[in-house]
Amino acid sequence: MNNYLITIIGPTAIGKTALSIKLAQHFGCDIISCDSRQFFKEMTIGTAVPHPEELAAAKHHFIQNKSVFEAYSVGDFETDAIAKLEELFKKNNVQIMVGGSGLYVDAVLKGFDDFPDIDASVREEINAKYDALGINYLQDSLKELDTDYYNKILSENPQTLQNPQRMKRFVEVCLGSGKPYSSFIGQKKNNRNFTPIVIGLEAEREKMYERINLRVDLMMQEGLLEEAKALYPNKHLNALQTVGYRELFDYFDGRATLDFAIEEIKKNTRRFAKRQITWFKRSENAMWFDYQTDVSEIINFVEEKGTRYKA
RNA sequence: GGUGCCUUAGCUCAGUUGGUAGAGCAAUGGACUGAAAAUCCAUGUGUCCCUGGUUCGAUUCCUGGAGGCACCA
Repeated sequence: MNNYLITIIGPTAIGKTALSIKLAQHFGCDIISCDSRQFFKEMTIGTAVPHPEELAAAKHHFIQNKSVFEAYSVGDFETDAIAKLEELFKKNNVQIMVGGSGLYVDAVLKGFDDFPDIDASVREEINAKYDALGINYLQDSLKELDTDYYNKILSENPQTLQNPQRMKRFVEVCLGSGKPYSSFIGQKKNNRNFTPIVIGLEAEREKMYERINLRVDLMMQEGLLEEAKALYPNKHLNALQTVGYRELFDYFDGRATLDFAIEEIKKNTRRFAKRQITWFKRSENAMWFDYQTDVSEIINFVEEKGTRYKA
């Protein structure tokens, strides 16, 4: 029996949650959340976690199951999500994954290579040197530790050489493992025991922005300010480098008025949505639907596609 | 009603001693295998308010008009 993972992708505030619940009810299955911020139990309003009624309407996984104080990476998520899917597919050969975090979607659908665990002290040292020496330190290090990969980046994606976050990761792996970063790439074979059926939701840009602006206003009404205030003492945490919180932290710091902060949240959410679209656009085999498409049409698509694979 | 100033990119404005123009922000496109709601890269043609005149040539100077702002009545 073939397993199918209905995967719903699309920019923020487009209606993925609502669609996933309708589909889960129709197929009688669970929902795997693939949202890098909805993992955290301390964040509710600003991450647009499904409401209690929505959570009651279908069994969700990976929603607010972690704390912002825990370290949780894409790699961890890949492992956890695959284990959970194994379990769920025993009950039903159709399951649903929904989320706006492209990297995390890819981790589940495509799988990442295995990297060794790197001691946190390695990253700390790299951070210190980067702060002192700048991007040149990272570029020089990579060039020395993994010349092949450095040259590959130089010819294919030179902009990455300017990206401290990515460069830190490359150097970290090299230093921490004693082997070039590129030696870990392309090692693993992706043998998933399910077939993805990828459904993208889209809307006209103007409509999308309208929905985003509305949602931000709604979040403020629901008490985002208070939620952010409670997290303010921990604003340095990785999980809190998040649209909707950072801008309010600036307000608490006295570096912005509240009105300005709210406008910034809207703007940064729009930019985030743009980045999501850029990422998802390249998804192979994704079927795109207008956000207002009737669920029955999407169900038909899924069932037709499932039958085809069975044959 | 009078006088003065203003009208240039979606917004705020700069500029062209007359040779059709450029900043910031916004916006747009892209990259991205363990920080990813993160991080990084790239992108500026617009009736220079309208009309007539001077000129080889006007967004720039001059005439008239429209709109805005300020002050005086």
